[in-house]
Amino acid sequence: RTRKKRCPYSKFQIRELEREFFFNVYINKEKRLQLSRMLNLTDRQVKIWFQNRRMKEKKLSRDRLQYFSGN
Amino acid sequence: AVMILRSRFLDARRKRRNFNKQATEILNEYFYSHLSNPYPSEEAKEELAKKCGITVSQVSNWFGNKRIRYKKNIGKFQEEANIYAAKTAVTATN
DNA sequence: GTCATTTATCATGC
DNA sequence: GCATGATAAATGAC
Repeated sequence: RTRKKRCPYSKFQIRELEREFFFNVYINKEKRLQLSRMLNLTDRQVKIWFQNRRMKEKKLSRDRLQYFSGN
Repeated sequence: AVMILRSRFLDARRKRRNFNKQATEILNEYFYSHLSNPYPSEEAKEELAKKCGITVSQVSNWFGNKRIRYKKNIGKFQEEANIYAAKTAVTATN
């Protein structure tokens, strides 16, 4: 299969995704479908976004730890 | 207020600073001496990070960028590849 | 699900 | 003006 071209999400899409991420890091199926329709994204894209967002949060935690303690 | 500080912290990480010449030298040496499989293990990344004075994430970023940009335009890196190939050849004979 | 990647894009250095 | 490092979508291994 051909790889889908990466398309950056809009500010509005990011805001709504971040808002939901704040309430629950793991989104359930119902909210995912609802959110994907509202943002004009596929449910797969929303699922992937939450996965990447969790990885980002983990990396931020590592960076903060390193920043304040120094490895 | 907290969010503003948080966002500033996030943006600060994106402010780019070039690595020093010595670090780039070490990274390129490893890359061109493992050109058939330029994927350092986690242990190798930690060792490179320590030698270069950077984080393992930065090592991963460097190899990620290097692999794709080398693949996209091998010709542009040919001269650089020859330099490090000769360098590793010398160290191998010594 | 995590996580190391690929790839395009972003932001900066010079 | 591109080179370079970091981040954001997207894939695949496990």
